[in-house]
Amino acid sequence: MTPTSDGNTARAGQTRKRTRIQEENEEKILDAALEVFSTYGFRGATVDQIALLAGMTKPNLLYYFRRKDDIYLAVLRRTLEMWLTPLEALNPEGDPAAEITAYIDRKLELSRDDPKASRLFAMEIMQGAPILGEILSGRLKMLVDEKAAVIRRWTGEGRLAPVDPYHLIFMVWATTQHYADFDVQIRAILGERVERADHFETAKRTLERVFLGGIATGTNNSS
Amino acid sequence: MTPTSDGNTARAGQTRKRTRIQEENEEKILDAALEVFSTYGFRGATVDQIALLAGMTKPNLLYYFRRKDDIYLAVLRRTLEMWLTPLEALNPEGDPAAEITAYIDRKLELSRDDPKASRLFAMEIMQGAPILGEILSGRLKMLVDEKAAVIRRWTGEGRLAPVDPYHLIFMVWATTQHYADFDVQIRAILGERVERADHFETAKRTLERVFLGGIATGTNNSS
DNA sequence: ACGTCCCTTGACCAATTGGTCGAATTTTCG
DNA sequence: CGAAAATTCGACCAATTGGTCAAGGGACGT
Repeated sequence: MTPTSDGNTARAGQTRKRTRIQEENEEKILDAALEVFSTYGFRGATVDQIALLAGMTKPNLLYYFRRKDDIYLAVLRRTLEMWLTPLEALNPEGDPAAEITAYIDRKLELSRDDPKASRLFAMEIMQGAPILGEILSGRLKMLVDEKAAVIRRWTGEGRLAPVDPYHLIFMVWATTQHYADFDVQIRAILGERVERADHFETAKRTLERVFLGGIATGTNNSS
Repeated sequence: MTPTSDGNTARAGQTRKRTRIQEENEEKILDAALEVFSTYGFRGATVDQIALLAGMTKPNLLYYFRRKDDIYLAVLRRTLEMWLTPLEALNPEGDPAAEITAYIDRKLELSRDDPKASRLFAMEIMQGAPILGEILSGRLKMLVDEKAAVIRRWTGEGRLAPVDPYHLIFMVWATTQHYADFDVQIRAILGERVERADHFETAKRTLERVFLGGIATGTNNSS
């Protein structure tokens, strides 16, 4: 994993104009790469497999991304912003319970709508985060510190039950991403129920209820 | 991934006596294999790497496990029972809140004491559970169905807030296993705090509080 | 229609992979 | 001890891997 971080896609004739074909093919490649990397991780994925799924030959793929590392990096980059957004959107001025509910909802929707992104990060982190490591202890840590401070203020003001803000955030990550990362297991256990329209709603309602019951102060949400 | 499921370890002279050396080496191999498979998954792991970590040559390793599949299978098998135990131990006759608390504690301790096992299953499931698939929809599903019925009874009797039992179990899995699977991320964010003695206690307390607050009926656990 | 750049690919390469084999070494046990 | 069995490992193999290269085919503005 060499730090081949040149500007964009490491194609041959460096900063040309971006052709139509280039645009199309890079997208096809990144889609295929997301699929493969999110299933097998960096080491388990093969360039041939990605090329096949992208509908092109391996040398052709390597014309757009010269090394396996470059593809991986590009996919991670493309997915990163989307992944950080939900927590960034947590509003310090809002109502605690409503903000946390909204955060759970956003994360859960992301797990439903883009499970591959979730799995991609999961694989990267489980393999020791060789690429994302710096971002985790840099940008992500700063973001979490900031939002944890907000939550701590809320609990300090008595607007939230006294829970450790970091572990609360971890719990939200864990529970929401679980639906993407362990989809296969959930399907095995719930069977065809997963296909039913209310499956997602049930998951959401359960998460909201447990979290809100666990952190709300004063009134006890029953019913 | 051929179904080479012969009795035990697929060694050459089939059902001999199990030598001392055999016992020792198989253990060394399985330990090394757990380390490697749990980090890179089946496809990302290499036999050479496992052999190196086990302190022997590749042909020597392959004398004990003839194929990569056999090693993988043996590791999964060795880890499976331990992994199912906590849920099996959930006592239908016990006090709902106490039983669920105890379940959370057991799972969390397992994540702390054997994070590699957690990661091994996570990798297997994320790669589509090619091996464990049948167990997930067979034995695991039966176990979960059974315990979900217990929880449903509890909520029906008003001894637990009305939450979907399956998703409640998923939440416990997600939150507890998160500490093993995403250890690297947690370390990046919490920094040296992870090393402090009270880290585990804080995690446990937070989980218990949120879950119990979320599912307890009647009294509202604060402080 | 033409020249220029872009795109595509078959053939190829060195390294790595999972796995075999036979010869040598060590362990076991009567 | 001594022989049979168990273990170890260097050498080897075919397949797969990430990656290169040169030559041909296509797109596009003029």
